[in-house]
Amino acid sequence: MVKALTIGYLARMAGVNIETVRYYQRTGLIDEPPKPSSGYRIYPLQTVDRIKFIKRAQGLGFSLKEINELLELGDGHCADVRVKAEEKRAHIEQQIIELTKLRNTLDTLINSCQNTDDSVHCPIVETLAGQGTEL
Amino acid sequence: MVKALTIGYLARMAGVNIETVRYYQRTGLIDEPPKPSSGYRIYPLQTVDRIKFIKRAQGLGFSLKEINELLELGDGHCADVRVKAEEKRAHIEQQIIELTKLRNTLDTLINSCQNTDDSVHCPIVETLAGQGTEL
DNA sequence: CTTGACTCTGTGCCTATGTACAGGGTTTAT
DNA sequence: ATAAACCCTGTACATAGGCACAGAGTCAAG
Repeated sequence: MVKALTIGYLARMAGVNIETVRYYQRTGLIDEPPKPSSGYRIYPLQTVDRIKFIKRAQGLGFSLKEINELLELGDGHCADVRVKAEEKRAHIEQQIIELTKLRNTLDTLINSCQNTDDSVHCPIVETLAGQGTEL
Repeated sequence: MVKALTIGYLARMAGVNIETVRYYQRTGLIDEPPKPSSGYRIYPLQTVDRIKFIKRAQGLGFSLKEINELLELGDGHCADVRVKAEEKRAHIEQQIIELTKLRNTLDTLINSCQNTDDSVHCPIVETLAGQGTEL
């Protein structure tokens, strides 16, 4: 007999904790199948993919709220979907720009730290501690 | 008469909420001066700089926990501080790489969406809903 | 000396992301 | 048929990083 996809199998297939599945249900990220009058809930196989998608997007730095928006893109017409995707793209672009700035600042600090013999006065600490607004 | 640096002035000078100062005290990020038998606590001027340091480091993506470590290292060796900064840099670099991948994926989706007449079968929706691991 | 602004301690609340039970009911393997 | 393994609902706790507020004490300007 083929195993029914109960919450435990679902969680294992998706690589998450059961409680995570329940949490996603509570927050509306995934649907909770109706409960049979007696017995356990059975999940459609797509739910596995949906959870995997959520996890991948999370790994990319999206919050669950943002992921919910991404998932809701599926409800509208193609043009609307595209607009949302473009908004998301602009947001990501901005994140990249800010992180790049941050990385460059850190590079400067790290370099100044490497170019000193003085182990007592660390340039990183002094830059951060200083009055300047340069960061 | 010179104003004594009470918590309110401290907070204003450092540009943070009073409750933030109290929180930093609770978590040990800054020292809480002894309370006079009667009256208000008076803070040393250095505390202003310490809070500003914390805020700048936070802006660089350090957590308060990491900042605490940085502050404890501040008296120690430059090399240790540099290691922390390099770790943070590597992490940010990784984030940039992943976001860039995501941006490129979104670009592909947006393009495929523009090149279709079919408003019912949106390529973005189908990719997001799909079984693939390509995202 | 009164009044308003400030501080003190303590506690509760908030968002985001979950994890961890407790005390039941159900299913399945032996 | 019984025990292990699993599911159900509901609630509580955890972390980070604070904000809000109550009720009481204190300081300082007019």
